[in-house]
Amino acid sequence: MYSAVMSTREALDTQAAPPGTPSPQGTPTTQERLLRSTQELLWERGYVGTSPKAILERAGVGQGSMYHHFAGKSALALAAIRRTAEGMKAVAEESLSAPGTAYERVEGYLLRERQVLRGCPVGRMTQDRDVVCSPELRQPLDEMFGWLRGRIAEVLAEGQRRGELAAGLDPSAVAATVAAVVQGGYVLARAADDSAPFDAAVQGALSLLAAQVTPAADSTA
Amino acid sequence: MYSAVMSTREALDTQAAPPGTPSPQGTPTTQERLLRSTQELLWERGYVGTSPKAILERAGVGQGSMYHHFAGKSALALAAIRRTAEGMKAVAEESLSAPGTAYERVEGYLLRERQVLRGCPVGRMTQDRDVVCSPELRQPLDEMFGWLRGRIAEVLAEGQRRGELAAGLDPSAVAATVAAVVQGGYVLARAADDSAPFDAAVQGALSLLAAQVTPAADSTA
DNA sequence: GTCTATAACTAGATAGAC
DNA sequence: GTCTATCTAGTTATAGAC
Repeated sequence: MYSAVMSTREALDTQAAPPGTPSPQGTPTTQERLLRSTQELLWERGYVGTSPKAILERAGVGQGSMYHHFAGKSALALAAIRRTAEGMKAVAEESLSAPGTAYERVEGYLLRERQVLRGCPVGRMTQDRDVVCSPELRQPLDEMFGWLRGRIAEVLAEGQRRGELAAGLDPSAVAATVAAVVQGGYVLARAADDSAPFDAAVQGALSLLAAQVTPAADSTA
Repeated sequence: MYSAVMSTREALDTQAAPPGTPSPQGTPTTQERLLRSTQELLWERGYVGTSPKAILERAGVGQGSMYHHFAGKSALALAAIRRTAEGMKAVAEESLSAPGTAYERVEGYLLRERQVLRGCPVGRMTQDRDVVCSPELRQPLDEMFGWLRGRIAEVLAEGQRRGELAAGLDPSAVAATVAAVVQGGYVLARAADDSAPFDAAVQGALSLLAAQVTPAADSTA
C-alpha cells in the first residue's frame, strides 16, 4: 500500500539526486529519509506527538541536516502530509477506476486491504489541532477528501446513467457516506482494538448500497 | 505501565460534596473544576496535546491541588474520559429511546444537534496513541462505542420484528455503519473546515436506510 | 551538507511551607 | 488542601565547527 512507508535504513549516501526526488536505486537521500520518517511518525503519533528529535533518530541524521533541508517542523510536516495525501489518492483511484459496475468499483474501494488498526494517515491529521488550525497544513487534507468524495460521486452518477443504480440515489450524499464509513470504521476499530467493527460498518454500507442496484443490472439476482 | 487508577484519596476529601459529584449550587469544587477543564482540553487538544499546566491554568488552581486529588495526568485523564463517555451514552440514549419507528429513532440520533467542527470528544481519543495503547484509558471508549453499536442494532432489530424494516437487513452491520457515518462525518467536516460533508454523509445514510423501510410501514409513501 | 553544542522553553512530577 | 519552588527530561531551534 504505502511504498513511502517502507523503513529503509541503509548506509548514508552523501550526495546527488535533485531535491524531492528519491534516488533511482535503493539508497534514498537524506531529504528523502527525513520525509519518510516524518510520514511514518505523523501516522503513528500525529503532529503534536511527533518531535523533530524522533524524526531525526528514525531517519538516522543529525539536527543540522533537517534544518538545512527544511525550515522547521511544520515545513517538514507539510511536505510529508502532501505526499501522504497524494499517495492516498493514487491508491483510491486504483479501485475506483477499475473495470466493472459502479457498485463493484465502490465495493472494491471499500474492501481494499487496509491496516485498519493503524487508522488512516490522512484522516488522522484532522484530529490534530495544530493541523486543522493551519490553512497550509489543512489544505492537503481538504483537497484529498474533497477529491475522494467527488470521485466516488462520479462513479455513482455514472452507474445511474448506465441504469445500474436507482435514479433516486443522491450520488454526492452517498459518496460522502461511503467516505465517512471508512473514516468512522477506523475510529470504531481503534476503540475496540479490533478490526471487526470496521468490517461490519463496511458490510452494512455495502448491503444498503446493494439495495440500490436495479434488478436489471443485478447479476446476482 | 499505566497505573492510572482513580485516586481513592478523594474519599478523604474533607469538603462537603460526595466524590465525583459537583456541589449542588453554582460553585464547583476544586476536583470538579479540574475534571471539567480536563474534559474540555482533551476534546480540543487530545491527550498528548494536553499538559497538566494547561489544565491547572484553565481550572484556576495550583500544581499541588491537582496532585493532591489525582495521581497524575493519566489518572485525571481517565476520570475525565469516563465521564465524557458516560455523558455521550446518555445523550445518545435520549434519541434512541424516543418514541417512533425504528427509522425515526435512528434519524433522530443522526440529526441530533452537534458541534460538528469540534468533533466527537470520545472518538477524538481513538487517535491518541497513548490512549489506545493503555488498556485502562481505552476501556471507556471501547465500552461506549460497543454499547452504541449494540443499542442501534437493538432499535433496528425491533423495527424488523415490528415489520417496519426489511427482513434482509443485518441490524448489527447497519448499526456499525450508522455509528461510523457519524464518526467519519466529523473527519470529513474537519478536513473541509465546513460541516457540509457531515450533513451530506448523514443524508446519504438516511436515504439508504429509508429504502429499507417496508412499504406498509412507510407513512410517507 | 552534515555534524555537535548549546539555549530558551515546556512537560510532568516532587518537596515542603503554610 | 492549597500554594510556590524546584527538578529532570524533552522540545524546538540556532550557532558554528568540519
